[in-house]
Amino acid sequence: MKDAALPRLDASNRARYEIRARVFKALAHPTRLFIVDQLSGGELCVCSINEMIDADMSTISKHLSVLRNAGIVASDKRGANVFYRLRISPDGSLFACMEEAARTLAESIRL
Amino acid sequence: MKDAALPRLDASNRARYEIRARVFKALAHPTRLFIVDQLSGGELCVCSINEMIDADMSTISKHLSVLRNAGIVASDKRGANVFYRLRISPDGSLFACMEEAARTLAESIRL
DNA sequence: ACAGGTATTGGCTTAATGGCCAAATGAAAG
DNA sequence: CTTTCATTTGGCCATTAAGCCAATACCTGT
Repeated sequence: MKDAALPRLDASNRARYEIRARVFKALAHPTRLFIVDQLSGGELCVCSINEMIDADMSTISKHLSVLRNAGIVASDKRGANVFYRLRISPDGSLFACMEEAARTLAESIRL
Repeated sequence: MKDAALPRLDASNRARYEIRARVFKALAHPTRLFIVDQLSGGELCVCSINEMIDADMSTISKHLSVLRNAGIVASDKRGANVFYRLRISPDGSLFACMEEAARTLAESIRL
């Protein structure tokens, strides 16, 4: 055998990485991380989220739609209001780990 | 007490979320996720990484610099080559969890 | 000092993102 | 059924990101 057949980023695995990247991308914004953080305490109505953040409601709505498209939150309309909740268990290891990861990395930057 | 003093995304905690967001942003690209994945097997020279990915070396160099600025990888030059490695333990819970998180979320999208 | 290969940086173009405003949708109350 | 309140969508502009090419920097051996 001549060479060790290096792993390659080609068509066969590119799709896999693109899907993962989409999740990270959805979380790659301070406002969206804040929203996710608040939702970890339980579902919230858009109007409540709106009160927490100093931005146009349309902006917030778009952030929520990014999170929804990434599969991170789900929404359901009850009466005139729309409520959002995490689709992943905030107490489970999943999200805690991502937060932990982000926090640890953030600390390590300050060298 | 009139209102429950909703948590707010203001100057006092915005910086915290911005730093976290930077980490997620650095991972929010398929090529960079691939690189991180390869580095989890041990350090690699830029030239090796370059062989794995069909893109200009300057492009890869910029991806590496994004990862470095986010504190995810570190580089050191030995001889004519530059070697990159993860600054976080790939076997530890940290990165495994982030990968696990991304994978689980990715699966949950396919409903 | 020069020639070789290796890696980073600057410049440029194109595409994607974030934000606000204004218009549209949808439920519910009058 | 019209008004109103809550949310989403479309349009537009400014900012940032990705990619390639060319140019520069950095080693190493001659």
